Amino acid sequence: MRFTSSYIPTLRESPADAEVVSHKLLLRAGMVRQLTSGLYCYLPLGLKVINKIADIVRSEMDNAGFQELLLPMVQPADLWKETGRWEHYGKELLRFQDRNARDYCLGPTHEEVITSLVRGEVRSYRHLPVRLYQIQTKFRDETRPRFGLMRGREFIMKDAYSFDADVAGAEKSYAIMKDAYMKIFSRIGLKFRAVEADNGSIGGKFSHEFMVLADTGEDSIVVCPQCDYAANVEVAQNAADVCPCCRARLTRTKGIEVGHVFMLDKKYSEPMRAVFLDEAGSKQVMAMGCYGIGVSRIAAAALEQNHDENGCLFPPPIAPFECVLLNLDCRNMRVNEKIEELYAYLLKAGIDALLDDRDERPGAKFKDADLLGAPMQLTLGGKSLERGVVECKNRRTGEKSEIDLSAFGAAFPAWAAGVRENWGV
RNA sequence: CGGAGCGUGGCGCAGCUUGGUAGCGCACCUGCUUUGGGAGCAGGGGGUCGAAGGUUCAAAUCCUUUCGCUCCGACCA
Repeated sequence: MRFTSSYIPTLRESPADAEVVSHKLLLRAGMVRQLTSGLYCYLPLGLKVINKIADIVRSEMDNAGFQELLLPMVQPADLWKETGRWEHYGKELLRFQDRNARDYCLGPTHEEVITSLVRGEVRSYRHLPVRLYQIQTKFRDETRPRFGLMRGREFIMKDAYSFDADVAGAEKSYAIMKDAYMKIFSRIGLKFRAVEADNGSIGGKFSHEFMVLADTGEDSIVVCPQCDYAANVEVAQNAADVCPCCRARLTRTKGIEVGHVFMLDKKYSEPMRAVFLDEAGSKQVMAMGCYGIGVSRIAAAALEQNHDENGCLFPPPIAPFECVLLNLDCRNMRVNEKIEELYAYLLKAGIDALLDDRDERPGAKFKDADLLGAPMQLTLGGKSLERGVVECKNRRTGEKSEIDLSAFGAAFPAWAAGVRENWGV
């Protein structure tokens, strides 16, 4: 993309109503704008980040054998009455009526809808397991929306559901999904932990949360330094000090919940009569699991974990651009020509690059490039062109180097690989 | 829902205590000069101070009500 033909309204100062760093940076970098409390507009760059996250989630869901579908976000009250949640879910469920005075709600989650779909189609154990997911906007009328994208009322979520013939099958689905989650957060490039968690109002037998580690996280977790054990403090009060697995001393840290997997068993399938005939021809209730990822929250969590005083530090897989190309001398035709060559090279090499072709002073361009947080920065101006080099900066480490223009094609891939290596992706 | 704070050009803020019809920085427009870490000079446009009501000769400023936003708490798959 070219800066001059893009809608990237960067801000020099943070709006006063932004408190947390991810919110400030998302606003300043021109990625989101607040419409009202808990509701945000995703601007082109913010949407790019969201889409990159969603693409990674989607590819790992597909790899795990789940199929994408899309359910309505408006849901009839009748379904929620079947499970009793119409009465129990509370005010977070935004309810309203249509012109015929029938009750509906805006979907905060979709167990009822997916169960009603599947129970109408699946008759035999031969059709199980059924594993489905969607990526969609959810609405929860939070008591106190806050921290920008971290806790909005409307947010983008990936929700997956599995239906198996028995609990053993459901546990297998659960394990597959948990494994897919590990891959997703690794691919995105975040430091995270899977922790044992409380089931909350979704219910079910057991669950794990996926926590992005950040000092500003709302959740407290305990982690074992020696084994894989980690838990939300909500479920670890008794074992506050020692690991139940290896008896090592647990350490406490903060996390942001970006994913949650639940073993639901028959919590929804039983009251909603999601049944099938087993091999013996007798009626059985399906065993379910449900699995959520907060796609839009990941964008915020990534920044809570990765930023510095100059702006965003996006992991390469989800950065709005992998590379920003700074033309420091837009009125120098030779610089323009050369930088177009570099830009064309990057695009051909599959690098998502932003060419800053604005007729701005160098300082403004450096500031914006740092703010946007693309992991790689390439700078060309009259001075560097005369010396026959392009300057390269690793945004995260601040490390600067130069590549000979004559050997750019040969040297760039190695430098780019080094930058990605810094992120472990 | 309980507690606290805030609402003044696009953004950040001052003015309010001690009423006299609005100011600064950034951004924006024009011109000239500049051009390697948010340029300089000159000129210019834009707000009636969240809204409603009240007190007063006169309200951004005082009083009442109301709406909105933020933070702390409670709540949160």
